[in-house]
Amino acid sequence: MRWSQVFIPTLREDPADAEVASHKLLLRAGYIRQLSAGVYSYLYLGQRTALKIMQIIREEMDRIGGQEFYLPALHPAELWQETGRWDQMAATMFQLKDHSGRDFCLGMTHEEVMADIARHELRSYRQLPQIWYQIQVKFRDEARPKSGLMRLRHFIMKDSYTFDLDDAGLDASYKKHYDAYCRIFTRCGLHYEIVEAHSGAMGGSQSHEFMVVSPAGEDRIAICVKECGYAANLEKARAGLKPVSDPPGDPKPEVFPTPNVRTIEELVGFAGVKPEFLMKALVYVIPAADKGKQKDQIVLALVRGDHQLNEAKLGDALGGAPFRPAHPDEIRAHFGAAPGFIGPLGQKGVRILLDDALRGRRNLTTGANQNDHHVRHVTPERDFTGEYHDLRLVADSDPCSRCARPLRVASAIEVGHIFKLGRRYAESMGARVLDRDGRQVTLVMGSYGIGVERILTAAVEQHHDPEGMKLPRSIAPFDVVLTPVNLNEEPIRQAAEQLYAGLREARVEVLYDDRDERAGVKFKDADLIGVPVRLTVGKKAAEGKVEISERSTGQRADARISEAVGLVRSRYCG
RNA sequence: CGGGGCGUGGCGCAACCUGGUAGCGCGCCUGCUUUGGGAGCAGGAGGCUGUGGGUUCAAAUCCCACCGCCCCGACCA
Repeated sequence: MRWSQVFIPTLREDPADAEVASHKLLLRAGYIRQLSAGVYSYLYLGQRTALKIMQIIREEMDRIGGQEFYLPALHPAELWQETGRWDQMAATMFQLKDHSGRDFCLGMTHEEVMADIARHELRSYRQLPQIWYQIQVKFRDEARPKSGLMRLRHFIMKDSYTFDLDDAGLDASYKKHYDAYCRIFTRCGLHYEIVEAHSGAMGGSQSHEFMVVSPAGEDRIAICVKECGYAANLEKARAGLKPVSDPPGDPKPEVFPTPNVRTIEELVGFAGVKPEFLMKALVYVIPAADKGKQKDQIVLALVRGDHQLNEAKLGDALGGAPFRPAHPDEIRAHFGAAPGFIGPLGQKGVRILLDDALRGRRNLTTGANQNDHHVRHVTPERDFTGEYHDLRLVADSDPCSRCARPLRVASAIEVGHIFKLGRRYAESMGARVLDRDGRQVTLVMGSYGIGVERILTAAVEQHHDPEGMKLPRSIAPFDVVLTPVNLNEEPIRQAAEQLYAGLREARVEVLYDDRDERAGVKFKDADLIGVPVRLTVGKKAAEGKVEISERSTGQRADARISEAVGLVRSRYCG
């Protein structure tokens, strides 16, 4: 393409609304423009890279036997009501009515639609397994869209769904996706981590996320520095413990005054006790399902003073029941003391959960359920009882639960997520086939997502410098930018035109900067949009030479014009 | 949804506190010069100051309401 004829609206300055590097650069380089919060238009360059990313995904999905569908984005409410997600997802779903008042929504994902096709069409185990996928727009009414293409309300997702006869079949389908995802992200030039993921409200037995470590990411993961292989989403991550030796003896619990000492830090300063000898008490409420008949359930979660509670784990421990932090007045009503002075002693009708790190501990200090007082010499089991669960949020440099080396906690961008769904959707929607013995068997499903914009965002975050993007060739909008330094000089113009024709002939995707601009402007723009290779045609054109430079490394070398096309092809477009 | 910030030519900003009818840089258009890292000179186009209401002789500026965007938090298969 000739630059003078395509629309690449580059910006000299950072847009005021952009904070993270990828957002600034994608705007400045003319890839995208914002239409509304979390809604972006993809201009020429943005669409070119999006198409390349989608093509890589498509090739790898096809390679594992995936079949591409195109499904509606507009769904009738009944479909989502069948699985209960119409109400469950209402907060983040775009719901609307048609002219006659019938309810519809814009699809956030396509389990229901795919399962609907499956239940109508799949009859026999002989038709299994199936891998169906689509690459399509999804809608989520995110409470807070952010960071450019990081969290969108309107985004492109590759989502695939597998249908198998049994768990072994699901395992195989899952493995295929796992491997395909590795190939996809590698081909997109990403350095990524695969982490164990929390299944969350979706249920399901196993789940992995593909994460690109970046300070701009909004997820947090724990990775073992020793590469013993352990890596997990922080919601799910477990860690070992460094041993703590408690004071010996069996003194009785003793209440002592702690005026205005509410936080762990204050208590450490006031009582001179290290935080690992403290027990932090957090109060949660499980609201009663039937307000008239039942009372809200009060839950007391106890963790070590220097630990933090992981609410995802708490949710698991509570069996998936909805819960929320208690309000201060609820705490006062149930415990007779203000937040900051709460503890487990003498509580009735309160469900007590202890973090595993408190197992076998003794002589701990905690709240006395009396304002301005704490109590010391508290020993679990002897003084109170509760259920033990893993409730702790892993912190940076905690020992790896597998190899005891330190764990690193890092921010990351979730680019892919694979999920063993099991039978939930198939069951609620009645998707069954006949097995070998002629019996009705519920299908076993998996679901697997990739965020197309997230790949682009992550790639820019991972590959950029102050001058602009440095996209890997596989997803860059062009292979080569051809930059004549001054088109008014006839040898330069001739050489450039000759090279442009030669590159096109050789099927190299070339952007020919034929604009009537000064060299500096062209260089700046080329660096900004991140084309991996630049062919600069300057004064040496008269001697039959051009310069080849690499955006990612900055390396430059001269080449003979006659050989330049072949060189570029063999070295960069293989 | 809670907290904070911001809405002024295409972009980045100033003028607002202390009301008097809008300015700077970049970009854009024309011409001349220049030509390997965002050129110089000259001339020019472009803004009912987010919307609605109020106060005032007079509102970008003060007051009220609304809308939008960004950031932090909550939320997030």
